[in-house]
Amino acid sequence: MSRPKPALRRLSADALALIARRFAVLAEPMRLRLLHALFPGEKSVGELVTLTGGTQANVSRHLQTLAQAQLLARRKEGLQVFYTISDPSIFPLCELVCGSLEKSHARQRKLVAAGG
Amino acid sequence: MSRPKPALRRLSADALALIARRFAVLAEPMRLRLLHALFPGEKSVGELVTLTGGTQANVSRHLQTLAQAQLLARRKEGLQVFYTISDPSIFPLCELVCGSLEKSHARQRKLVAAGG
DNA sequence: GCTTTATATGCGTGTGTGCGCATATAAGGA
DNA sequence: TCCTTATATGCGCACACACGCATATAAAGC
Repeated sequence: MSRPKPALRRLSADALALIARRFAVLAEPMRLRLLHALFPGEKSVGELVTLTGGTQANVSRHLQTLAQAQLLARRKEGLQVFYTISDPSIFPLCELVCGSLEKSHARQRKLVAAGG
Repeated sequence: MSRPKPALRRLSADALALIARRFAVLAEPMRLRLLHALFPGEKSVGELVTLTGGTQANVSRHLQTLAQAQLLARRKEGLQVFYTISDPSIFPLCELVCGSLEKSHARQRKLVAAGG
């Protein structure tokens, strides 16, 4: 039996500001590309530079931002640093947003197809 | 190359940019306050101004941003405009982020308590 | 028509932040 | 020690955007 009311949290303005900051971390395309590249598993900075096509400096900075937000974990091994997704909530989060966007886009395509 | 985890989406850079934009919409404290105020149900702009304590102009602008992102629906009735959450994925999205943040903060509190 | 009420928008400013460039730090090899 | 490789960081610029203020639009009442 599913819940009749999905237990709405009461959130303070401060809590909402924290949530906003978390969303802001996810609001950059390059950071999402890095997270997406890390979906299959741990990668070094160099690998991520190759996979995303970004500059080394930029990739490094974004990785730091993601790690600071507790989304990534850092592991040093010799000359290389390996990053891995440390917050599994990223996966369902992406699923939710993707599903929602697919619906929105289906609506938009309908309007466009209708000549609106 | 077998894929043991077929649940992961393969996303283009364009798709990731769209997802980033969606997160950016959610990355503003005032917009989250508006969404939170709308959790119980439909409200007019004036009510939202009172509830959030923002200026009328600012609230109106943010509501427009949220509506443009397909997160809110608009209904006009006489002099008033009523907004309501039109994308139910907001609720589990908030749950995920809140849960994740609670874990992060528990970790941080631990470190602080340990004198780190 | 004019006035009042509810909502939306144009403009200017300040701030945050992403990016490129160059350079710094760290680790390993000769 | 010096050099190479892998990663991180300081600096400067440019762009996006949130906010406040004033004003514009829209609807209802007189």
